Amino acid sequence: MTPVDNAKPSRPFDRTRHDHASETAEDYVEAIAALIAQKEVCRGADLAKHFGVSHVTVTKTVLRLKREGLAETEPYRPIRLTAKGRRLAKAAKRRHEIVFLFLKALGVSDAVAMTDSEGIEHHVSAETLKAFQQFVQGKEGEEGN
Amino acid sequence: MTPVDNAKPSRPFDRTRHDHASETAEDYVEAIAALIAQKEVCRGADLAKHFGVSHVTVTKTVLRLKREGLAETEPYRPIRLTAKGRRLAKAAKRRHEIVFLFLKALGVSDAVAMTDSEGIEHHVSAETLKAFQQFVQGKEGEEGN
DNA sequence: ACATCAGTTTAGCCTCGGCTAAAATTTTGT
DNA sequence: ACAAAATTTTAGCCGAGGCTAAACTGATGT
Repeated sequence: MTPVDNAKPSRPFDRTRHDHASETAEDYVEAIAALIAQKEVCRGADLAKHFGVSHVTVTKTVLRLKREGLAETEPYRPIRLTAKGRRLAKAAKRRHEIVFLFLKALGVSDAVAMTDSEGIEHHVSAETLKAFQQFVQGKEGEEGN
Repeated sequence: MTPVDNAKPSRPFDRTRHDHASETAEDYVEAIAALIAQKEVCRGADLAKHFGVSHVTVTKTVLRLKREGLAETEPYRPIRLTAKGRRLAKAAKRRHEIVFLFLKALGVSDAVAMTDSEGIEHHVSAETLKAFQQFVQGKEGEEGN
């Protein structure tokens, strides 16, 4: 059975396509949480630098996060996360880390593991994540790590 | 070193974000090639069914493929791929299959491997792909497969 | 205190991927 | 041959994520 073969409705794609919006949301809350953890406050400009994107784009995206109940902002004030946002950030960070460590355990270089885990994390189901995690733990036991 | 920590320009994101457009292109040429392989011709309606999307969306996307020199179409005729499109389709299929087999080798179920490989394939660098491939080949040797 | 500068928001534009409704073209059936 | 059915295209809409330019607010320096 090869992965591409059937011309039926093909459920997988619904997910792949639509979830784009939430991927960005996850990236943002994850980055916001990281910035708050490291510099107390998170400003739009920090996010712009972090994502390599204009501050304007950041403003718009953060507005969306706000609409979705993930972030709180008042004009010209730093960006904060709601409880919901913090929860999502924590989950995203965990997932991200597992994927990163998994790639490292597979023998992928640090830089590439960093890049690829960023892209991959959003497409990993619970089942696959568990498999990644088990693999990492297995590796830990072997070779005097 | 955790994956999210630096607030520097952070190159990874350039890729993650921008490449969206080409992900769709790859999915399309891959699907078009698969459909041609299996039913001689590929019609817009087939793609619509395959991606679970309206035929109109397909038309627009195929137009973009055409602009990018990946597909050829004349009005009311089946969709074909250019040499460039076929090359891309072949590469995408290969990558997709490696990711799929890799997930299977890791112990992920068939259905989930199918879904996740679809999402993951676009975010796997050459280095990671090679690591996946080696892992699959390693597994092949073990346990009487 | 006030001008300057850094940071933010607003306005307005773009592309991509998605949609529905309506028009056009093939294909098909009798 | 021609009406009906299937397919494809056109028109026009939306949201997400991207941009630049211009206006606004807040913090700084002297």
